Amino acid sequence: MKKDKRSAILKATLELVAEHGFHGAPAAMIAGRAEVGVGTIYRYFENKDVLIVELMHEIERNMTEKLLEHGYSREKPVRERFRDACGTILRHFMENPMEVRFFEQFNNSPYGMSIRRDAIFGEWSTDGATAMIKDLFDDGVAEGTVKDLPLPVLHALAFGPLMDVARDSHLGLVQLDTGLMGCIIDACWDAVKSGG
Amino acid sequence: MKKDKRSAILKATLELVAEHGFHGAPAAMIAGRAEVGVGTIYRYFENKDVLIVELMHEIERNMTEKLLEHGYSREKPVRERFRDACGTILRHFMENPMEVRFFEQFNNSPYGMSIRRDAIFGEWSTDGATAMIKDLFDDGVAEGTVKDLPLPVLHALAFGPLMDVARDSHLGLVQLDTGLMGCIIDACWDAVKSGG
Amino acid sequence: MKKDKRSAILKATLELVAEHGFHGAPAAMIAGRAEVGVGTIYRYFENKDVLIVELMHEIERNMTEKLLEHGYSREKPVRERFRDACGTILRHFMENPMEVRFFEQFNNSPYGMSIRRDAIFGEWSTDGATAMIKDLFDDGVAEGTVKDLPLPVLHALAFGPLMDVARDSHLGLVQLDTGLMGCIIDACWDAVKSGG
Amino acid sequence: MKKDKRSAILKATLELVAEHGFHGAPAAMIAGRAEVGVGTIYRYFENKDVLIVELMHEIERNMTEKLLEHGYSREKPVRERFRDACGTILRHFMENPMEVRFFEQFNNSPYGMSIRRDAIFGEWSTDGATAMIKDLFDDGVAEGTVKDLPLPVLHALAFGPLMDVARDSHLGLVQLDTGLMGCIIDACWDAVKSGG
DNA sequence: CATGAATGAGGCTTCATTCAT
DNA sequence: GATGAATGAAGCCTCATTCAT
Repeated sequence: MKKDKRSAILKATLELVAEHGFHGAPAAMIAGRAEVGVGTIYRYFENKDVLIVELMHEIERNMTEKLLEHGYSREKPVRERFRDACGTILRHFMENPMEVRFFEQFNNSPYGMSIRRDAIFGEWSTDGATAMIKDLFDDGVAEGTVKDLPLPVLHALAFGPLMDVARDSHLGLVQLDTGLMGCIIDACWDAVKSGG
Repeated sequence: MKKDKRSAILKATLELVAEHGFHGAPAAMIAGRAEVGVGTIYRYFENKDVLIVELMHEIERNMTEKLLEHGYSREKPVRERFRDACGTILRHFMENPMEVRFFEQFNNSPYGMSIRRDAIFGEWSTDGATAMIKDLFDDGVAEGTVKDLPLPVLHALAFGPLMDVARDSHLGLVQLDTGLMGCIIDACWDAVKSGG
Repeated sequence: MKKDKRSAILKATLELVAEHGFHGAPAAMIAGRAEVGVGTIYRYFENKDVLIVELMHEIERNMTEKLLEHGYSREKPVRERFRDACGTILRHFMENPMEVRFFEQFNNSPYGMSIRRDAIFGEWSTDGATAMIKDLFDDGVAEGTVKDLPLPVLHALAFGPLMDVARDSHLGLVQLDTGLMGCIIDACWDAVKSGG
Repeated sequence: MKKDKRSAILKATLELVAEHGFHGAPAAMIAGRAEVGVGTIYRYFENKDVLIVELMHEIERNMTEKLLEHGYSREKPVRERFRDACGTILRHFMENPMEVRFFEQFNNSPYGMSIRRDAIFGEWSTDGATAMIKDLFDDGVAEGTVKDLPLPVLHALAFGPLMDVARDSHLGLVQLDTGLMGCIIDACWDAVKSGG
């Protein structure tokens, strides 16, 4: 009961921001779509900024869970772990168009900039998924299968294209089937894998 | 004189949007920074949306010019053309932090979405740089050196990481020197190059 | 038990209004400080206006009681009665800073204005203290010791300064000791006393 | 032309606050009565609080001017200076009912409290009228004609009743003619004058 | 041409009050 | 009785845009 309205608000916000951008998601409209009084928003979120940031965290939590629930053990070979992770991420993006839209809008707004900046100081490293990714690349670099590049660079090479591709897919610019998804993931691996 | 104010306005807009996001760039502030009357903005641009879109075009034109001024002939080998193009793009992004910021904000806003959607119908293909890129990949695929993937996918694999990396660099997350930039471009080539 | 919550609410309201003004005393905050549910306020008071007015009456009742409990008989000389009354009033204001604050805020708000207007029609004359004061001045005028001025004027001359002085004292503008308080009361008597 | 709207806004604010209290003067209503757009208010005043405080200053300036324009020289006897000052003040209050209403509301609100507190540190003493009053009492105390009491106390005794009486007059509780006004001023003098 | 004062629609937020538990 | 989650009217303020100078 209690969680009900809160998540209705989050859902409405996700939808509206995804569809119309931050400009197109005024509090009144969010309330309307969530079938909730305007004031109710402010019972659950201190203000609109907090609502947006919370939503972002929620989305990240979803992804993190998915990434972790497969129980990637550090025993498995790096390449397999990489493929699994990419697959999970790409599939998640494909299944959740609105999260992609929101994610990108958020990351490239003043909201996201400051959060990304925090990452420098490692404040996010407690996040299980981040740690997992870091381990993955560390192991790969250690065993010589992954290029010895800074983590943010590896990150950009491996995961940046996944999001772009998912976005293009949602816009109808490409049709992604399982085969193509596999090829893309292989290409990402090619980008980070060591040797030639 | 005439061009003067127009570009002062564009410059002010770029700076403000880059620094504070779309929310942080009201017309009055743009006018203030451009040292121009508020009304003047509306002599040069029909409305604020038009101003934003024009600015985007300006930025793209800059990049396009840089890409083309090297006179990439279709005679040169694909790999070299790729490397040159990536180098130009990455260097441009490194030298113009504000354009990166603006670019990303724009792309992930309702403005950008519709424009990207237009690309489906090929309305942008008149743009020289786009054509050049297309040719590059077409030639690569034809000669078997580039993976046979849809153009948007190749685009994402090749250029997506460049922008991410430039952004991270501006945020101080990585230090990019010439060597590292070379490695990154090589990695992007690995992603799109055929074989393995 | 029943009276308990009611007076907790009144006390909380007094404190908050005294400290932060009417603006700074929303129902939720009153409930919070009174350690009571918000809804509970509406069990004891029809609405917030009623709460405020009731509080005012409560405060007046306190003062009235203090004024009357000394049992000023009409036999005592006017001057003595005046001094006793002023002393009681001034001491009460000194001991109850918050009541002073509330009193003044109330008197100079639409709440207070209408009530003050009602006084014209004598609706307050049933109030023992008002009657006592009226008697005091009537007797003084009759015996020629008090200036023959309209009651509201005598009231303003005699009691107005007391409140002002108490307020200034609470603000730290003056230090009031027993001696100074005596002087002030004497000065008030000088203002209303006849001859001179 | 420029001053026009600004003073229309101030006038409207004065009227509405005087008539309905601070609660009864929302920005939209002020704009309406001033025959001005809502946004215009914010061209002239940073926010509503600033508007209120500016209005207070304006009112004080008016009074100060009136007090000073009679050119009270320190040569004249203290009693005459006192009577002139009180006369000016009382007449001003009688002629400007709304200013009285506003004045009192302001003084007993969080706005006024902080300003009054500032007075401790003498920040207002540059104000000509305040200085004049201070001189008046200082001279009176020095020559022994005025009671040796702290300035705020003398202030309360002398001027407090004037305002109360003016307010009661506007409420219809007393009819003040020239004769009665003279008596009141005499009574105020009796309150502060030494000996007796 | 250039200007910037004026405007008001629309956004965010607060808070008195209700009502189901 | 007591509670506090829910509500939406209403307040403050911003800002894109216009228009008289």
